Amino acid sequence: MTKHIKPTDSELEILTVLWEKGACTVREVHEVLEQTKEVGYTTTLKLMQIMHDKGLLTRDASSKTHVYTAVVSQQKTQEQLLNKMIDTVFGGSASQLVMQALGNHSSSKEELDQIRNYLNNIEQQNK
Amino acid sequence: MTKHIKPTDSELEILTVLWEKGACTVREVHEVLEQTKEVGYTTTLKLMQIMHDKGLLTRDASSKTHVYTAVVSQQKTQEQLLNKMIDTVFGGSASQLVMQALGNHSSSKEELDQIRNYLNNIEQQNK
DNA sequence: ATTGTTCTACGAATATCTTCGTAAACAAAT
DNA sequence: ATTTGTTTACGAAGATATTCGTAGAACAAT
Repeated sequence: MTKHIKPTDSELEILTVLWEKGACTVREVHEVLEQTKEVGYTTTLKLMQIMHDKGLLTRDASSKTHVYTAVVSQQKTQEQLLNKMIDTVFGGSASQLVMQALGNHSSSKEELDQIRNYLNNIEQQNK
Repeated sequence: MTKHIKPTDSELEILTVLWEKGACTVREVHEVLEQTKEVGYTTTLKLMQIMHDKGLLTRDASSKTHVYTAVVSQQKTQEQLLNKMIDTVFGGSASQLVMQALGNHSSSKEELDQIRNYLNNIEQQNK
């Protein structure tokens, strides 16, 4: 049984900041969020406290101003959410999702080459 | 401004049935859902009524037993949800998502070939 | 010491999602 | 006509998510 990560949209925004910047105070996270949307400081605080209760974040409370860190890695979270989307939205077909992603998001030649290399590697390993 | 589709998990289950089977009664949808999870009939009914209110479904109410149809296409919904995930979870990088998807979901050789062809097509067009 | 600032904790209001019980409408069977 | 079964409509309860006000603790500056 794999651990079941299911951050909400708001939680994901906070996690993204923490993945990007590493350990942060509520204030630091809040200032990043403020750039995107209008939100009160205590709202951010409350969310991060809840995420701490849920086990999504740890915190260092040794000083008055607590410092929060993401428990779940970006990698792991991407994996979870992606697999879930493949199952629920793309009927279990990863390639369907891949082609949809490539089709919409007109990627650069570099990106396409990168993916091709990746494909080759996978097929090498499968032999 | 693009239309903002955001079905919940339960709604997505229902949409999936309707995409698969086409127009359905509540009973028909419910019987499919029952195979997967335990849920009361009126729950499915209520959900589909709400989806109708939201504009996710249309219904033919000419006979007593209403017949529901998905308004949003599977294609469009996949596109929306995927783009959102690319933005929020993968920092806007589609190729990042693609490689993650290929890495986890160990795909068959056929799938990989299919993707490679798709890559080639895209690059042809870009020339 | 007093004042002002920053932080946490707490609680509560609001919104949304999910679930289902109950009642009424309708139809089919007896 | 009465019963039985299916369907819709309505409402309400419970769960979760989101928002923020207020109070008190901690700290810094005066």
